[in-house]
Amino acid sequence: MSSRKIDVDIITFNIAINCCCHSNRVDYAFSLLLSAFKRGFVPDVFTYTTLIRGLLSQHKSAEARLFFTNLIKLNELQPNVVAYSTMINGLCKTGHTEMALWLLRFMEKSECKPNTVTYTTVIDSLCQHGLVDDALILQSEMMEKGILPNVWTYSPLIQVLCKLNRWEELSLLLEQMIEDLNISPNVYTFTILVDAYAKSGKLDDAKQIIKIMNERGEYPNIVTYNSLMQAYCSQGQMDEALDVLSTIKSKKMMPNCYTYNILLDAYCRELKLDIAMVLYRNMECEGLSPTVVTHNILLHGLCRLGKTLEALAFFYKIQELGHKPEIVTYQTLLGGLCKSNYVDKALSFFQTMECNGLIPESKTYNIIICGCLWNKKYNEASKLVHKMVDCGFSADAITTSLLQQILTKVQDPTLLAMHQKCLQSGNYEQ
DNA sequence: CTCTGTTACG
Repeated sequence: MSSRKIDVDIITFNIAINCCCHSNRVDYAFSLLLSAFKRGFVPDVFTYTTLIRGLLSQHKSAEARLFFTNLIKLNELQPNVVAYSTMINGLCKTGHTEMALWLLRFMEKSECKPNTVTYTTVIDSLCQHGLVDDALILQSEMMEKGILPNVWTYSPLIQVLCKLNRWEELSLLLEQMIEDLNISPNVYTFTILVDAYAKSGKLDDAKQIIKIMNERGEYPNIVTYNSLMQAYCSQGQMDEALDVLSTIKSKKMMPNCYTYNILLDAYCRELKLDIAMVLYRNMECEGLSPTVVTHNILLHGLCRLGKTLEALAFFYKIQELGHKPEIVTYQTLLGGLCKSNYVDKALSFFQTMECNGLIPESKTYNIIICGCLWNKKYNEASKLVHKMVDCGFSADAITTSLLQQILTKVQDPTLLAMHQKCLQSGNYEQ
């Protein structure tokens, strides 16, 4: 555009910067910011908000925070509600809900009041972190301030109430949304309900929601159908699950990796690995590449059948095909190896995690320690606990009953101290 | 021109 002497302005730059950020090239975005400066344009609140979002989507949250605060200090940025909401969302997504809440409270006292989006963002984060009651309080607070919740605000609240089986409160909330505020549930809201019912074994309720969706023209999408499929699968109704797959195809929708992973996992749980493998090969024909989750499901399937060594061979085969294992992959195989009494293999396999750039989690240690104890390898178990401590894990990172078992055979002051600390913190049945 | 939500594995 510049070489053709077409006039550009800061908005042109903002659009291009936004483009770079959405293509995960914040570096290019910042180059464009420099060119804008060089050409005498003054970046505005849109420019900076976009760049902050770009940094956040690239997991550069510390940089985003610094950028945001410095711009304000230097008087380059007078944030509006969108700029604040963007920053608040970034804080939430990086686990800094406290800071997000602080910024929300700061806004409430300032000239720039939070809006529905701002509150929804924080409510969602509180729900995700299990702070449902705080989220519900925040939702009533916003209403008292005259900020009306919308269909987005209700989604996380509905989801978390379902997850906690707080069905009474769910129906009250749905009533408030639909009857009092006249907000119609949309595909997202309905899908959350289908999924919740699927996971709670309420197949009939899940089916009922699909019926309502079709009646109201909020047609189920691939995510909704995947959840419905999950509902059938968890009831062992595999023929009906396959009917859902046919429905998806008849509606000219494309099954995705989730669709196949749900089916594969269900067949693996029924120990029908042959069917799972047929579906696995079928994925490629549909233009779908299996993900690490697909492979984890199959590996777990092999382990369930006691075909642990085949699982190990499959692990190496998929690695040769260029698929990187994840922590779950290791945990699946470690669990399998331990259960098949290949604890020595498990121990050496455990050592290879770091070569793959994976840092064991507390759960990883608990699996292998459990395996050691199962095979009466108390000294190995004790060594692993020490390794955990060296890696900075605290006493509550290990299951108390495992510690107790080790202590019956190994005298170790460090372990004893940990055990007592666990008992005090009251997480015995963790 | 900038902000919020749904599904799979240990």
